[in-house]
Amino acid sequence: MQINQATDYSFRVVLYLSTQPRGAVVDANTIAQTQCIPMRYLFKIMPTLTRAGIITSQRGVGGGYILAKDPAEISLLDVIEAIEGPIRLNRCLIDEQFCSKHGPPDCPVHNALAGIQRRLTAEFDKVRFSDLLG
Amino acid sequence: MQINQATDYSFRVVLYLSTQPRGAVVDANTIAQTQCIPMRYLFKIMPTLTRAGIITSQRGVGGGYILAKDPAEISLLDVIEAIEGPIRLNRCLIDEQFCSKHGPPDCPVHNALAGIQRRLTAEFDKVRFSDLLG
DNA sequence: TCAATTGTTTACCCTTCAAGTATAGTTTAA
DNA sequence: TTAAACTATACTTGAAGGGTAAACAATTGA
Repeated sequence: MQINQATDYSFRVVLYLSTQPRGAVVDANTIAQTQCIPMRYLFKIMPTLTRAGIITSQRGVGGGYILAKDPAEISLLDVIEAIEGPIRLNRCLIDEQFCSKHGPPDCPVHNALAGIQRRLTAEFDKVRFSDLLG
Repeated sequence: MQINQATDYSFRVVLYLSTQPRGAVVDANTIAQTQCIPMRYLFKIMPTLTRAGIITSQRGVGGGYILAKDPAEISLLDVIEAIEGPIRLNRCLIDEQFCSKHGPPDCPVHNALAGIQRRLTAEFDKVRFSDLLG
């Protein structure tokens, strides 16, 4: 019931890039230093954020990372799902074979959790990185 | 970001006991059989539910478990917290030493997560086992 | 073209924790 | 006292989280 460390680091990365001028290229070392993230660990999560379309990367001399969209178009949910995959409160909400009653409409717990999960997901999607600046 | 197996089992146990007449004593074997929970595993989680005041136990011949309160007074949150402890979306919400900005009011991510966590907790508390019957 | 810079990929290690199992012990009714 | 039934503690196994390492690919500029 907790977001993991990689996601937390990613929040910081995206928030930091959001404070930069639009289109600015920031190298990994600068990000790692300012956000207190282990350099090697950063290298593990950045490609994931890149594949998710949240940032773009540029290799070679003078390369680094660039925020791919406007901060108003990136939500906490985008980052969470990029790193951890879809939010699932219970494994019966991933695969109904895990549900003791084999899914709705028979399992009341399943139904209640599904509703809460829907609202939680919406909450995470409501928060945009532009909201977190200043 | 997921409730664990023990909590899921506990939901089933409490829901099952909620279907019984008030004050009924149900032995561990019956619970394990009907709810498809490994007997040994059940013995691990039941004392936790007992200590939390959700059920009471009776030892000896003819003993078993009894729901300690009315199903309308037991929420999903009660069970989650009994098994997993308080809901914390991020470890910076447990101990501020983990927060990159050393806690509110300076860390915007911290504040956003705290709000979402508050609402999530309220959602889990809103669902009572009496709502899940029928 | 070559070398330095910078991101990419893949693989590995270690610790922690979830999930389940095992065993011995305590209480209680009959 | 005996058998039923819960309790306490500890062990095992496998997966996942967190972090590290090294070889590789792309780009720039001298």
